[in-house]
Amino acid sequence: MLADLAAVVGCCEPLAREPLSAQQSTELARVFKAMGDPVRLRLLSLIASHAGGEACVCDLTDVFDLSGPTISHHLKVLREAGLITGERRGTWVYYRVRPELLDQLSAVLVPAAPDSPAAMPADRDALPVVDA
Amino acid sequence: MLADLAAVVGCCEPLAREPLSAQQSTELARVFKAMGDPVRLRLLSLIASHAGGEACVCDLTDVFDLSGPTISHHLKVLREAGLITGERRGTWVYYRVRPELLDQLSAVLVPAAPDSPAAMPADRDALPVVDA
DNA sequence: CACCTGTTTTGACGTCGGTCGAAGCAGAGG
DNA sequence: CCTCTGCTTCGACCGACGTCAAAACAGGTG
Repeated sequence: MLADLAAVVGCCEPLAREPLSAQQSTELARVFKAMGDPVRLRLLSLIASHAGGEACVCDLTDVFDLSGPTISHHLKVLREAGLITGERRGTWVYYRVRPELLDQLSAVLVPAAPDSPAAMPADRDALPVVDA
Repeated sequence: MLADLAAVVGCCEPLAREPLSAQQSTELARVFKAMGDPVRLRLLSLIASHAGGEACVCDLTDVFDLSGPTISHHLKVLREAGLITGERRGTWVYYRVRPELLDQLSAVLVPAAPDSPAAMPADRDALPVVDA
């Protein structure tokens, strides 16, 4: 699931460029929620920064004071969010990040482009704009 | 709280560059968790992309089929995560994003730098590296 | 096959979090 | 001062989530 974030989010339209649709925000929030846990975020960075671009579960478990099943659970959440992929080779399972997804997320978060509405000077003297 | 993410995270060290410390991941996860909800993510983009760079709560409430208190709650979460700031002017409260924070988050997510450990070619023939 | 290690799944438990209605607070305007 | 509107806080409800122990599964090795 969430194999291609770009297909849903429309690839790389910055948050500050135009409002996200309900569906876009739902898909994006799923990914951010996966990163919204200290353990998972650290797992992600451990995997991403590990030599060779991949890390064995056995390497990851020792870093935390958590049970094996708990680590496995967090890895599953990251996997289902599309942030990492796991591959079994013999006895061990190796995880690696999906750089495209990180790249897309990074692009979405980039602040207002020069010609975005938010970059226009606010008309402080005018009454607040209300659509109704 | 979380007035300056850079002070805690060390500013802009990409996730894939080196592993996050427990404290860094805790602080970062707090921000990502705030973005890990569809409503909040949409609120954030509504505010960020709104003309003048700010939006009144009254503008935001109408977009969702949610009660006022619920919207207010989500805005509070975003505010306490340091993602937005609120200012009362007369009857209305205006929110605007903190672009620095978005910028820092975007920088943290940028994938592996060319000379990061993860970018080194994996030695597929070698036995898995285990610290112990 | 039996057994051992590494990893995932299952089931349960306690806490956290999104939601609402009701009540409270802040300004504007009679 | 009273009241009306915009927004926030409070209290409660219920589903979602992080955690663990136990059990199941996968591969290697005798």
